[in-house]
Amino acid sequence: MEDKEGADPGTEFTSDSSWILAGEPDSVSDSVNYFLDRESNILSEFGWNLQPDHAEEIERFGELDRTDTRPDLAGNFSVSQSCGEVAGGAGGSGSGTGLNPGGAADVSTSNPSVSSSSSEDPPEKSTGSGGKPPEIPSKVRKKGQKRIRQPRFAFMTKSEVDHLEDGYRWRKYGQKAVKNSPFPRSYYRCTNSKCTVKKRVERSSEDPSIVITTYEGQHCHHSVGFPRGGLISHEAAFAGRLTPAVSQFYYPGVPLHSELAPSMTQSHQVPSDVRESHAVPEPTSQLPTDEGLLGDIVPPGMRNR
DNA sequence: CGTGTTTGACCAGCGC
DNA sequence: GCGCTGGTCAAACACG
Repeated sequence: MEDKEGADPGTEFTSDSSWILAGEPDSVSDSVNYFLDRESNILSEFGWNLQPDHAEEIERFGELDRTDTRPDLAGNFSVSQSCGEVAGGAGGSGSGTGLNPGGAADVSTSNPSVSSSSSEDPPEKSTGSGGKPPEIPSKVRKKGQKRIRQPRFAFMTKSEVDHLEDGYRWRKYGQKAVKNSPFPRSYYRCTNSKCTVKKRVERSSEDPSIVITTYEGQHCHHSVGFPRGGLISHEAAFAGRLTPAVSQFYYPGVPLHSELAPSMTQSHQVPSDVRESHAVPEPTSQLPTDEGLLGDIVPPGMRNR
């Protein structure tokens, strides 16, 4: 990992990843268009039904990856599985209403074999932590089986708030210190028992005001609204909050302004083994200053405690 | 009491 | 093979 310095080791995308950038490195605008275009597809794939407008508003999301080492998944990380048919159906068509937007949250899919880390596979782990005799150590992945990555994407948000509300309820299940970063990374999981969507939240070490949120998996249910707030329309939630907040595509694991940026402008290919595509127009330089936006947007009651 | 957070430990993957 | 790091679990705890 040493070699991955600038990049966050944790995020696997880093090291060798290359970003699929839209057009030329120089022409950001092209890239943007490309993204918008591509985004729709991407988002669609993730089950998001973004309206064009929204798509534009949202400056960009990066499709992180579709990694998975499993052949079956590889070609199609379709949406689905985790929540079963639900997602599947939804995925394609968008879940009907609009589940998608709901959140930015929803993203992707879950892996067929995984229904949350827990159901991923039967366990074999001797015992999870601590030696408890778990009957089903969910954390265990079959040996020999690589960790399956679900499609995911991340976006950067300039905000004081780490955990952005997106219409879904999340439960934090872990936090880890990030190498080369003074800020810890938090791991969240959708509270819906059938939903395997996870999300990672961390702050850019270079610019603390920027929050990097990575979604993994796809919701198979509608947004539930906020914990103590009422329901929020998906669009509202999405457009209202995320829009302003979301500013850039981001390459997971890569410090926003890091040295990697340049490279991304150069490589637009994705190594065959790297199934992640990161769209990144440019690092944070153009982030709208929406600091405080979230604060205004997110009603107190809706925030995480 | 239910729900969510904190935190230490464990495991897998990956690079050297 | 070893060591490092990310990712996850789950008990304990906190809060409404």
